[in-house]
Amino acid sequence: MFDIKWIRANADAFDAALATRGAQPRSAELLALDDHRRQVIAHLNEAQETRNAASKQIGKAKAEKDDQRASALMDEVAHLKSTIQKGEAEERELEANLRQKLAELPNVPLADVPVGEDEDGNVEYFGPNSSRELAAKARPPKPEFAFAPKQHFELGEALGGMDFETAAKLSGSRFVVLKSQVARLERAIGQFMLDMHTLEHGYLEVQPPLLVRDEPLYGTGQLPKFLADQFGVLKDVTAEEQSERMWLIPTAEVPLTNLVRESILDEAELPLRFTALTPCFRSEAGSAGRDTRGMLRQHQFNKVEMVSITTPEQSTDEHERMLACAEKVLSRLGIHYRVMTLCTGDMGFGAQKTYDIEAWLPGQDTYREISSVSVCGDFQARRMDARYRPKDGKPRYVHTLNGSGTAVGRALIAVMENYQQEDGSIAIPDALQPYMGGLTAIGNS
RNA sequence: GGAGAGAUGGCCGAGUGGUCGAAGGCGCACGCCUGGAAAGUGUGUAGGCGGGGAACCGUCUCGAGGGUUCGAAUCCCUCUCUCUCCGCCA
Repeated sequence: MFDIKWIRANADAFDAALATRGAQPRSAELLALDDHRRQVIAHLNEAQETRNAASKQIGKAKAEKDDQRASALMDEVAHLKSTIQKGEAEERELEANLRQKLAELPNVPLADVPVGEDEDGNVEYFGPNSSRELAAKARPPKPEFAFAPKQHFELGEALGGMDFETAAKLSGSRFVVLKSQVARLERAIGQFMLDMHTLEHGYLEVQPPLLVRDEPLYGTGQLPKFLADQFGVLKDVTAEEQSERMWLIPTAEVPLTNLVRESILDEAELPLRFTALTPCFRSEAGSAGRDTRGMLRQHQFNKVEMVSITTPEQSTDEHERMLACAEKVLSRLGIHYRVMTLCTGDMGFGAQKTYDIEAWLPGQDTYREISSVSVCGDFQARRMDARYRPKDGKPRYVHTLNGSGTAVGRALIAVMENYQQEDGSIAIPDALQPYMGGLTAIGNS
């Protein structure tokens, strides 16, 4: 969400930023609306001032038992009542109108974000040193196979650990039933990641609600624009019409970021770092037909999420730090990956800048997104009214960041495809063995 | 699910129509006092919006949103949340 004052002062930059996201210029329209709003406020304040002064006099007169003077004063300001009421109503309406328009505008990309229309405009990122060699050295190499590697669902079904048919009977397409050692492996991956972020990276473990009201979704930017991507539930299905609606979280970013909503934090407590392992629910309404096979794109999946709340000065460094935390997961698992800086046209609604981590999937012979790490500036903070108090001075909006660390379902896919053996069994990466009771492989016993 | 009680500033807590953004206390900040500290003492201590270069001025906010009134923390309506008792329950 934008500060209308910022738009007033930076109208051209604002319109230019919208253009990089493929949107039309809006500053003229918004500023005209704001001018009108301010005019109304000025008139309203004037009328209120007159009324307040008179009311004080009336109070005084009544205290002095001077009823004549009191009623004379009352007559004098009686007509202001309707003026004020009209002004208040008009201000409310203009305010809501402006807020609604601002709420549907995407965030402005940072200056170093590549400009592009879609994912073809994304640029590979080799770390703060921009060194392809250093990055290649630090990351696990691409595995080589003496046989044709299979896709995860072929492996999973053969192991008796992935059942899409039964899931479809229960819930329709884009669900899966995991069983036996595959289910255990999925659980192990989640625990491994969560332990890493809490024990090594300084994140606070949180178990948030999975069901939230409208406001948190509005705060992080899923509402009002992306209503169709959400799963909603009714609190009382027997009273469908009057029933309160709640939302299944599409990501733990929603409850974790909103932990600080409507608060003023102390500067000394920043940055705050939260992590959670939660199921995520997405209706993905627009993407029917993409990745229909396997568990790459599901209505429900587990994900370890990281969220940081920082000062404006800290946020870009925190972004690099968070990316490093997510990369560490893949390094430790020994999975080859690359990092992409998303271009302006491919970034999410609330992001100023986003890195995607794409894991190598040998079965698909391609890289697939497994983590997305974004810095949002004060965009979400404004929507949530989340601020901090600098050592000396007025409250300022915090900056927020979020990143997957990482998607558990997709990590399962990556582990299975990268660690598959010719006989269809899956070797267990060293890092996961403690979480698998010491097993070194599944499926060959 | 049934019955009842509440929500006031960073915290506690007074205030049931009139100079109340709000007594008092605690906390915090700065000063005085002191060799230093404690104690004591003085002053200050919310946020949003509009106007102004600024000092500052105006306005709104006592859980949230509406309403009544010349005037609302105080009266009315709706909502949210908290607490107590009963029932149910992993």
